[in-house]
Amino acid sequence: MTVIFSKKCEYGLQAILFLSSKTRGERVSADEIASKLNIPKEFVSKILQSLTGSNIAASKKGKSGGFYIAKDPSQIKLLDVVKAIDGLDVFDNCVLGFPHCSKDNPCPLHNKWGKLREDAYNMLNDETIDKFYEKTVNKINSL
Amino acid sequence: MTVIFSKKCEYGLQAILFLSSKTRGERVSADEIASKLNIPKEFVSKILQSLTGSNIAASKKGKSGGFYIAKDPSQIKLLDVVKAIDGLDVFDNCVLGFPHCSKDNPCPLHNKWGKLREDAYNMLNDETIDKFYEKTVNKINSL
DNA sequence: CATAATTCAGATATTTTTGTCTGATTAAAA
DNA sequence: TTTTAATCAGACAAAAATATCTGAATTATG
Repeated sequence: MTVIFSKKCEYGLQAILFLSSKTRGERVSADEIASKLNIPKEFVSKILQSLTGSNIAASKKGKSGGFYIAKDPSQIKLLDVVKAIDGLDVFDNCVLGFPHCSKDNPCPLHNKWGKLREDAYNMLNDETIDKFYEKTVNKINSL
Repeated sequence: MTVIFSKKCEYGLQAILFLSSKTRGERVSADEIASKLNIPKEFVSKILQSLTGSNIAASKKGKSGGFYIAKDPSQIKLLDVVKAIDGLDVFDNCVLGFPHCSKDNPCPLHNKWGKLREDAYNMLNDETIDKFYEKTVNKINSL
């Protein structure tokens, strides 16, 4: 099986998009997030905890506490979330797993793959989560 | 960590490219492949064994046996190797891990990602391993 | 024919990723 | 002030991916 993002990252992106569909500052419990998205509660809770460290999510403890988006959705790029969870290794490491793959010592796929990878990077870097508001609401409602 | 291909697939692609740089039918032992590519011998051996089932690699037992390419390199697509090892899930599954993601019930990234994914698929589907002969030889020599 | 070098099958081991549990702390609300 | 509902920290568990081992079967070559 091959994968673009780890489960952690998939869940993190799902959760952040979900939170961004709420009104600013509204606290959502890990319980609600987990049951709406159908993902393990403790797991998504851990992920969001870690995202508070990157100033993407924020949280409030105690009764009627929960998670929320740390800043305006227009300030959060998809890439920020990916970077915080999975890091940028996919965009740096050789697609064939060769060590020291670089422009000067390229693997056979270096150039062809480089172009595709760059497109993916640019997309994640250009898109902020506010751009997905409507699509997110639609998707969440369909779950 | 995120990844495009599994280690298995990376090693499989490396090994197949390596074999394709040899003269047709030349048998190469798992030992040589492993030491040239710096990857675990038993592991690459297993992978190549599995690729004999897909008619991509072939093998000969016994002294001066080894592995070789099962057919002309111009007949082997990169995608064949990926398909045989990792399957095509990356190209089918939702990038955000949402279930039932489809044109009719798309996830927020469905369209943007779909385009990139399609490009990657087409590249792997268009490129046959003979096209990489020279680059492969260069890379192997640099290891 | 004996030996050496190989693939091959299947079991086992290790590491990483994914997921769960427990109890402590916090804070709103009854 | 007590209860209730939440995050949080850290340990633990399970599953998947990666890697290794052992011995059997095969086959070229001395």
